[in-house]
Amino acid sequence: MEDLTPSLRAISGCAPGDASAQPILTDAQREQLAALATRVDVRPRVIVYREGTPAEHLFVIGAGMVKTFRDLPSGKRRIVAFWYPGDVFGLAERGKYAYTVQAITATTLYRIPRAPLKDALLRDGHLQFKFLIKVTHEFREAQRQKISFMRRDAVGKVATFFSMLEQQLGDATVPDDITVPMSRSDIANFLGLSAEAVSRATHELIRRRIVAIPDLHTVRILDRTRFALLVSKM
Amino acid sequence: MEDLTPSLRAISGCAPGDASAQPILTDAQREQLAALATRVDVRPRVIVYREGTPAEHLFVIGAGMVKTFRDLPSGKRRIVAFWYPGDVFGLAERGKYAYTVQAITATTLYRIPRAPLKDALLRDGHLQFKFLIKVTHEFREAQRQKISFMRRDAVGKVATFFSMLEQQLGDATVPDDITVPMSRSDIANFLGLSAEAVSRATHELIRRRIVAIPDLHTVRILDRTRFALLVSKM
DNA sequence: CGTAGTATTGAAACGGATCAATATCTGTGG
DNA sequence: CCACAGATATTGATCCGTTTCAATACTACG
Repeated sequence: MEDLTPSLRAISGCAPGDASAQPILTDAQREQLAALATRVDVRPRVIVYREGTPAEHLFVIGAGMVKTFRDLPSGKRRIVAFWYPGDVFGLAERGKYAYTVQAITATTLYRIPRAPLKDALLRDGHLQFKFLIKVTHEFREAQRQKISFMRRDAVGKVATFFSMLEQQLGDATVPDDITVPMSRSDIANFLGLSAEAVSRATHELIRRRIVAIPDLHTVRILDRTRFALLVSKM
Repeated sequence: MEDLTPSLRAISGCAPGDASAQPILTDAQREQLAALATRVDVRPRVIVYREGTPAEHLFVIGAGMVKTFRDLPSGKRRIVAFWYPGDVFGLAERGKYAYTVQAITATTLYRIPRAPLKDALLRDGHLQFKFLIKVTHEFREAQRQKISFMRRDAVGKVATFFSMLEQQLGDATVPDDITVPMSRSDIANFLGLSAEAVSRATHELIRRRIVAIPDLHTVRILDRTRFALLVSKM
């Protein structure tokens, strides 16, 4: 079993300064999880699992990015979340996966079978507490997104989306350059806008000289003041 | 310390049939929590805590209903969630409460200080697991609402809202009668609509003979088939 | 029973959805 | 490395539904 250190490091996912949490796993905890986990590498666009399949595993992202979505009867697709390195996904609803998960980029996953994980969590209260903190964190993030993206204006939504990406992919190589791995239609399906509206909103940000788009998957922030203003003004 | 049985019974909050969870607390666990909790009764419109206040307690709802919200710089109010009997709220962000919580009806709360609770959870892995399940459940519900209310049509949103209320307040005295404790503007702030749009959408449901509104706080479903169709069609 | 807050109703305007056409990208094979 | 084809993204024009503003009706609480 390879070393899970880099991928499981962030499992508790707490913001710095959160007094109630120890940010990283102890060596012993990491070993415990490593003994249960299987590393899986997937290429872009590979389906990790489908909605309705028996939920046998929990997944931790080591590297890359996946999207969680559901296709509606109307044919529309709703993207519920994008998951980044350190995130945990695979939560079940009545024993089945609630959404379909698909890789966006090349992704490394650590797959942990649920039953042995549950035993380990019951055995080690401190390890379980890390998971409790992590799920709490993801819950808060879901609520935060719910209110952030309740705003109606497309330009504000798209700006907020870019801002969110910048925060979550904190490891920016170039400051002010945000990597946008997902497609425009993914963004649209996540924000509840049409693809055309995302395109026009992006164009509007460029027209106002707030951002530049060197290529489709990079957003460069030109005017951070007005960018932040746009994100907060709602 | 009074008996917390009725209020803590539902703490794991799992849907029936969820194989991964025991739905209720054991007697011993209930006693453990009861020893930590203080019962608090609040009248309608009382603020339980304000956003930004040090988060010292976790709350379990015994009876009644509260709302969780944040007021935006623009003066608009975003309601993030309504909480029902058995729900747990009071999650912290960097040691502070993330939202303001206010009672809608007369409400009974069980207030549990965080530090002793954490000790109890670390001591009893099974008790902690109940909380892990509960937070997981609330996380899933937040995600589900995110996609449910991403739809644009006001009529569908309002119908879905009523449907959600019916499910959560399952203890209907009269079948097909849904109690709607919150105000119309609360509904608007929750759904991301204007109060006028909620009013018009409700009127449209009445006009189509799908529901009747005997009084402002009661919705009677007249045509369950078309009601369900409206909720699912998105 | 009165009054302040809440809810409804009407008219106008804005903004995003939709449909249709064009442009651009991506990844595959030569 | 380049060319090609299918998918993805952009752009334009029109339509529809929600927002907004303003006025009126209703509730609920003291």
